Amino acid sequence: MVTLAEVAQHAGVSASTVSYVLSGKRSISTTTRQRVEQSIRELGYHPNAGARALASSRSNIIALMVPLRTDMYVPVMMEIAIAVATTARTHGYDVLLLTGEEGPDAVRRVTGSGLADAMILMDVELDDERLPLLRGTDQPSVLIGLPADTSGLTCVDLDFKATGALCVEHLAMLGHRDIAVIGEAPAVYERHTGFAERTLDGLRSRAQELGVRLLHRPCEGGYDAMAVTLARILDERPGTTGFVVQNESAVEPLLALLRQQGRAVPEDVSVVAVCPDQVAVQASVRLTSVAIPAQEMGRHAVERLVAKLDGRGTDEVVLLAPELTVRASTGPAPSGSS
Amino acid sequence: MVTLAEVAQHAGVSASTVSYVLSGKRSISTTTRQRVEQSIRELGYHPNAGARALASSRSNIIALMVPLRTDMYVPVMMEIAIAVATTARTHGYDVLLLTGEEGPDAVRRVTGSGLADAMILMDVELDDERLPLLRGTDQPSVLIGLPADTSGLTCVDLDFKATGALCVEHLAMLGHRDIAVIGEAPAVYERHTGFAERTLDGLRSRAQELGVRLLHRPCEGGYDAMAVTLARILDERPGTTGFVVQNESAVEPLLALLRQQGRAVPEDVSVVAVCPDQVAVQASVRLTSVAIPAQEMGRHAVERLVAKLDGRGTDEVVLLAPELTVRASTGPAPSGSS
DNA sequence: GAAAGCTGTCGAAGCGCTTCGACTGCCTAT
DNA sequence: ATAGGCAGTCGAAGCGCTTCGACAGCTTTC
Repeated sequence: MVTLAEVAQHAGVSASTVSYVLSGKRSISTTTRQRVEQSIRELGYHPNAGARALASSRSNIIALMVPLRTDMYVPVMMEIAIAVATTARTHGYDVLLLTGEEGPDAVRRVTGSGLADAMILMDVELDDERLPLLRGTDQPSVLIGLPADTSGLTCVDLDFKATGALCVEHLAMLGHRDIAVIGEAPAVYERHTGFAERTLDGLRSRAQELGVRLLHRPCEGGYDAMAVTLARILDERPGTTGFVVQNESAVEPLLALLRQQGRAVPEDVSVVAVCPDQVAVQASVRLTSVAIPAQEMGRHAVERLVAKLDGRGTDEVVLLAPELTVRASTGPAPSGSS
Repeated sequence: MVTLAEVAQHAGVSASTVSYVLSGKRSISTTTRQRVEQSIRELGYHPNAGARALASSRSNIIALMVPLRTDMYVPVMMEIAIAVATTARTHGYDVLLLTGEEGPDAVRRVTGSGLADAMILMDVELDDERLPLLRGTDQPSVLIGLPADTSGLTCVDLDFKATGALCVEHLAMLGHRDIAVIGEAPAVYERHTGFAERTLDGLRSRAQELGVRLLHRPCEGGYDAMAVTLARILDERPGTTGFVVQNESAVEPLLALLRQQGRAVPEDVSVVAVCPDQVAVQASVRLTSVAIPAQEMGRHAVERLVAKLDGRGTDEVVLLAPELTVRASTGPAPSGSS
């Protein structure tokens, strides 16, 4: 393994000079720089990460804590993770992948050992037990998600409340007066991850403002659960003509069931989904949807984090504005309904 | 930040003693050990990762290279990644997440800098450009996937050839004589990732042995592509009663289309899928399937890697035996067919 | 023409840990 | 009784890098 000292010797300069060439923290004459760079290339030198971390107390690593559960919104997670890794690289950072399994201990371990310079936490619960630790350390962090108390924290998330409002607005504008919301699985609400509640909040308050009736039903994914839920909804509110679906794995079942019952989309019934664009496009009916901007969230999180690491940047909450894309699953409410 | 020296002082022993308590590489009296452990706890000591890496030339980090593309078999990737991270932790390793973006350079960077002790590569192509680098270094690595030349490499993968054979066997046993294979998107075959070809190989040779007719058509995911592909298949082979689907995102469209055409599953047509169990269970018809054992692959890869790092373990190819689970999508071929 | 300020380079002191050799007692074998 | 062995501990030498202060040789300034 080639060391700094070897490069220095090869280039006929001192070790510190090579170091300064690498870091650019002091000015180096062009000729010296070129000679050093030449030697680095010839010898195939790569600075030793451990030594660097020890000497500079910077590991150039960002820790990313992803939820352990692989049962939900997996593509979103994956996309965020990839976006984080890619963006981090452009800023000279690598990404350490942590699972939620260790819980708060992972935070302690990583901050304590200097393994990473900063952390990104996904799947943050409203009252997450990792938050006190984050507040108690000077290590920068960014949350993807929104806890109940955001003081002293930096958060990036989709504005789910606005998302809910947007869905209702769209349907209301088309004349729908009875809207059903297919929510996430009950477990999601119980975990208090927040985003589901916030969506609901947005849906409800906008519905009230617009004088639209709203029925909310949580729903596990899959056909059987969706069949039960749909039956219940249509039983309680036979005049329902608009659906908002938050649970990705309920989208396709819903469409299939509506088809089976002879309800045409969008002629008889309109469906708005909250899901990644890819899902919306690949569905059996191209779905009008509010996209979950996974990539953007990942990118944003890293950029905020890097800003903090560079001493710029402050604590703040960034809520990305939702965008609704009209596709083929929504249309005017059938006349005579409601 | 608490250091080893501070712990040593607090416990009234030398730094090396604390180190030996931590590593267990020399015997320590019970009383001393307990005193040291007590101090560690009281001070909340965490060994500095950089210093450790520098002194021991071991980072206790495993690099995981995942494909950049987020368009395909994402849940499988994610599950593997999580399994890798979880298993690695049980062996005292952390996981560094690399995207394929940097390509071979990432391998150079990581091995050169001592950032990681070992690597796991996913999405390996038949003639992957990273392979020469891996062969040329003494850093252990494991591939998830199977390149053309496996000499000097350790690989873990599902036995896709046997998977193909298994699918055909199952359908043939039920009396199906005309089988169509819905393959992966053409791009997958062009990238030569191997698994698609191997499946096809298994399908074809077993079909020939069993005297079954096979029609293979690649297919992009989604409804439109699937509709075109299905129409073509039924045009060319109207007597087709068995389907093998390799492309996850074609599964649901296929089922929907069959339903639309009044072909009942499994009475008129049988469908076998190659996909994670979760997908098979959540589909509109519970699918007979060969599972892609993502977790097991991730776990296996880490365990092989750790064995290598410990000096045990050798290069070898581990092909996991496929398992077919019969669910509700396959049944006897309709009499009078073919 | 001396003081002051640059620019470019070097030497040396760590960063916090692991690990090797050495040492001290104490136990066992002869 | 004495040599040898072993368990338990310590001191010191690095691991490869960053960074601080120093300094030599310039140029600029009044």
